[in-house]
Amino acid sequence: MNINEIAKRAGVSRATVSRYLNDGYVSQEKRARISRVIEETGYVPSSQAQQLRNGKTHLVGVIIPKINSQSVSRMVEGVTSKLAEHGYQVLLANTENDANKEIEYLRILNQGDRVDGIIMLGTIFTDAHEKAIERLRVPFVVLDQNFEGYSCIYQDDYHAVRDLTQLALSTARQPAYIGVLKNDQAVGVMRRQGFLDACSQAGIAVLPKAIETANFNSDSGYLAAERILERVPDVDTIVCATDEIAFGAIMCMREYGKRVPEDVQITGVGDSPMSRIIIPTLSTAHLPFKTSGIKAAEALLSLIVSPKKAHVSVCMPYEVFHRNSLR
Amino acid sequence: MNINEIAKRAGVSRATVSRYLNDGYVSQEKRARISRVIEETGYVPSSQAQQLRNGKTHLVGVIIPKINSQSVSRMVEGVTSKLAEHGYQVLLANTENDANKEIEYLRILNQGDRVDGIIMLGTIFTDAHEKAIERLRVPFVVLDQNFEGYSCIYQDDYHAVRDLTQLALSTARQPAYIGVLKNDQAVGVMRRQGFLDACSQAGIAVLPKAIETANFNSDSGYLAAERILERVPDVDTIVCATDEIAFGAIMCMREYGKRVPEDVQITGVGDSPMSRIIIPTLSTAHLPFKTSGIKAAEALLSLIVSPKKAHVSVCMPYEVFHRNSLR
DNA sequence: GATGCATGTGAGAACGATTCCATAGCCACT
DNA sequence: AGTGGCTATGGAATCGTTCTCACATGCATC
Repeated sequence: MNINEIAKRAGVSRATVSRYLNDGYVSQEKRARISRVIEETGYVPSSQAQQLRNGKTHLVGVIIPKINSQSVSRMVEGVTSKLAEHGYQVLLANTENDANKEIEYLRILNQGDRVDGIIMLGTIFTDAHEKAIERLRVPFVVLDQNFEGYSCIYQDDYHAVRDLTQLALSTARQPAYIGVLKNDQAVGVMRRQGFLDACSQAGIAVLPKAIETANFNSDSGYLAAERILERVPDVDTIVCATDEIAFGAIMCMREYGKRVPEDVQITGVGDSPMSRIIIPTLSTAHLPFKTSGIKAAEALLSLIVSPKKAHVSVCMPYEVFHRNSLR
Repeated sequence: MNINEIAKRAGVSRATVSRYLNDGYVSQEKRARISRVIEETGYVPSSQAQQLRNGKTHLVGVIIPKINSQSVSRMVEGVTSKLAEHGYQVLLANTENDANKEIEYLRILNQGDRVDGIIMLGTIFTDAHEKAIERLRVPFVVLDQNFEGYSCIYQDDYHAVRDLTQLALSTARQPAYIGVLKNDQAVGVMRRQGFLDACSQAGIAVLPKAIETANFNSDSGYLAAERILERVPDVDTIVCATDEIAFGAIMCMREYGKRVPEDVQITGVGDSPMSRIIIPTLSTAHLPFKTSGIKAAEALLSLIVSPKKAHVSVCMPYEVFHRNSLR
């Protein structure tokens, strides 16, 4: 069932049917005839043909490192909700934490105008990334990272961790930090810097052995905390780059008979649902993931409408929650 | 840059370029010429034109109730990974727990051959759903629910909860249950039935007031547990339909000075990461969400290849974990 | 030397829409 | 009467592919 068949059955030309479907002039009489035929046949225009003709897919590619994560899924949620409002849908590209796949997907999505725009929940940013991004023929927005020269919506990782650290240092003198790899600019570099600056402002020299690195899960956080206990036995505060890592650290303290927060204070980042449930409840920073997804979608939509527009760069607000894991 | 331009520059016909790109006969000489021109121009075929011509989008629509959930995101993860292996991508449709949007998206995805197939992570199944599904012109697989008459990959909700309940009842006599609404066949009906059957097998008559209903979150689980404590003060076991609900129940017991598991045993379902971290660690059933996503993708792919194929119906295995919330 | 087969090529017709253009009736001005 | 501006319509071009033909070569076969 195509537009020609509808036109034939309604006794009009294909152009008139198209005008009926879109905007143009169609007399009341033919309007009624066409409407009836479409009703009867259940005809729906082929979006493939429309895409070819109009050069628009109403699809947005979203590249994510992994989907099974509180922060990522909330951001995707925000993106889809805002895009849906404007009749756009999301083409999901899960890289499974593989930076090469990130570049691969940038290429695939760019190929043959599959999508009208791309949102990347980036992690690492290499030269290869830069090249792939430069080649893009569609608007592009980075979410959750601040990459100079591109439209970015990102969290205030630096200040969130700095505030948490300051809070902790008001009652402590021997802080340690569990972060993630530095190739992740937002989580790896900015959060760590927030910790370091808060320490130096408080006149505390941080021992290199008090800085540990973990992956994005609690098991890894547990092991990192264990290493810290070993090397810095009198540690009284462990600032963690994520809630998950902090959960692992709390478990470790429990295991080693350290009371939280009396002996060791612990903080996370992310305000995940579990942070209010675990004992002790976790002091952490709320980052507006869903809202930033919405903002990213808005930024992209505005670029799709007017591609010449200047880049935007938005640092989202945050909120620190002082809960029971801090004295 | 299109195939005509490439053909002109390489001094061959458009058909030859197309053959070069796909399979057919092309002489070594022209092959080299075309290859060089494509290299120079960075030409990539328009997937829109290809889609129109071939009637294939290599896209699969995935309808989900919400993305920000352990189980859903793991299933989506499985789906995307398997589909990616076969060169397919996922078009995400988030219904935000709105059954009308579910039907809406079934229609949208069905319109104009936007996708080659649909996977639905369903919840409710109404007549309107049935009608919308019957109208589908593409292969269709239901994930995480067992809907008679369609290809389904689902969890063994019934036996998982029955086993957990049996385990609990070996040391208890006053069980209660916190479930979810019955319009959700898998989580609402099957899990509840598993609980009830285990009780009746153990010769225990379950009080109606010992059955509560909650939403899919811990706050709601807390409130439901509170209501149970009020109405059944001597309750010694609370079986919960999900881990999240169980977390709320544990918090509630803590608040009311009931020891878990000494005074009240608690079980969940899902084996979420937090179930191993919370105190006490939660007895729960592991359901293979990611694997079932993979299976659903496989089933759909096989239907896409041969649509005449008979429906499949797969009940996934499960594993019960006896942890500290059970005596 | 006619026939068959494998290789190689290009013209042109789809696929199913949108849109430019030409045409034409009708009405209202000057 | 001539001009211009609306409404209304259909023909034909266009988007960028793929694929069916028709046709041409070279070589082996009967």
